[in-house]
Amino acid sequence: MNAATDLFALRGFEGTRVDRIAETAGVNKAMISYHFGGKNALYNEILRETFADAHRRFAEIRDSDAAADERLRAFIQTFADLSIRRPALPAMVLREVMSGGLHIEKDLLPKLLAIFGLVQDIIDQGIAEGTFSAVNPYLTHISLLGSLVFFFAFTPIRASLEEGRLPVGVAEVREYVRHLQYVLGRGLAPTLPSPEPA
Amino acid sequence: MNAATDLFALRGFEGTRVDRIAETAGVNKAMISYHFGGKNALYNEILRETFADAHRRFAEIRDSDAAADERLRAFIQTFADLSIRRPALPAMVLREVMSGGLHIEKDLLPKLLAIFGLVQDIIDQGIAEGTFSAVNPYLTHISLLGSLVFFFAFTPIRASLEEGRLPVGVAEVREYVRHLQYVLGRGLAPTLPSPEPA
DNA sequence: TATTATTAAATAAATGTTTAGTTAGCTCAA
DNA sequence: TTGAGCTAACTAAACATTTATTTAATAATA
Repeated sequence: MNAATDLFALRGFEGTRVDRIAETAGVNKAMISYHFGGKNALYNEILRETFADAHRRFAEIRDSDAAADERLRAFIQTFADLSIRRPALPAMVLREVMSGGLHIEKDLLPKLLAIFGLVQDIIDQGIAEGTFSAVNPYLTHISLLGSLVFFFAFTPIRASLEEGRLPVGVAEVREYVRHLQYVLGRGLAPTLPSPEPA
Repeated sequence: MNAATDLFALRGFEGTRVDRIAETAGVNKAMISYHFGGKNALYNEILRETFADAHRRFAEIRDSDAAADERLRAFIQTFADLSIRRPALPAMVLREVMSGGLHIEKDLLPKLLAIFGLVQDIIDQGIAEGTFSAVNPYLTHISLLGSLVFFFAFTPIRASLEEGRLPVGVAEVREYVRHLQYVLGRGLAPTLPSPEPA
């Protein structure tokens, strides 16, 4: 599963050959059909395991009673934590989103969308509380997710292009989390005169 | 080329069958080898044409002598304009970036990176001018590009999942451009006390 | 007529899965 | 303790598809 995750993230579902997964993992390729039930089942098994982990962590944020800005900061931090633990995840999710959930089994799609909906809920809450200016929740959510996903999908590539592959670079992630929290915190802060130009 | 662009964007290079491209375009599949020289050549021909267009538009921003915040706004607007003209482009570029330029011909990669470097240059300029607070240029560039690319890669999918596929929705793009310019403009604005928490 | 465009069929290479056979480890009766 | 019987894990080869490209023949065009 580790080998497959890296390859799926880097080259996509169709771009990843079962032979290569087996070779990378150091097993016979028939074992993939034997143990998982095939390439597709392996792919979904990876997503399933990952989503379960993510769902648990994000549920804590959803259920907390913190203020919106605090929850937004927690969301960014949690997303980063999850991505450090599974560096290939953002790329896999991103590819899946881009293809409209082409390879994903039906029961997994709602879980993905639930995670995606969390940001919008937080923004809604923030606007209601007066913590955030009256930005568009959907657009804000797209911006933040895009930034996060792109960072984690791109950084491993950059690292591998430059030198020996270090996973993601914990220090760099920490800096990025702080950066996002900083820029977004200021960008969303409410203003007295007029929220967002009509 | 139009048919191929849409399919490549949605399903990736390996996930797109030549038969399907031909079928979508309403031509015999042998024509793709005959006219372009094969699937790979077609893929790169699309990128080449697109990059030429993008390169021209971004060069104008690079060569202008406007202030950094104005150039940043222009970058966002130009990226959006290009994406409206070729809605499938962001997804294609994103996939290419994620795979580390797997299918892209060598001479095209520098052009892509040049476009990507523009944002960093603008941030550098803004910090030097005092227009922006002392954020990390690379991280800012990743954030902005991620937001933009994700929006344009995701919105067509969302539209097609919801109802009859409208290309991207010009009004929604306009709103998103304004949103990004607003949030980023405030997020990057300089502060007197301390720029970014050390 | 000569060049270009198009097509259907053929081709060769690849790819995911299945199959038949082997190995290793375990259980339990003798 | 031993060894036959059983099961799960594993392997190499075979298999049936799929896929991009080429070919040979035909049509269109200039």
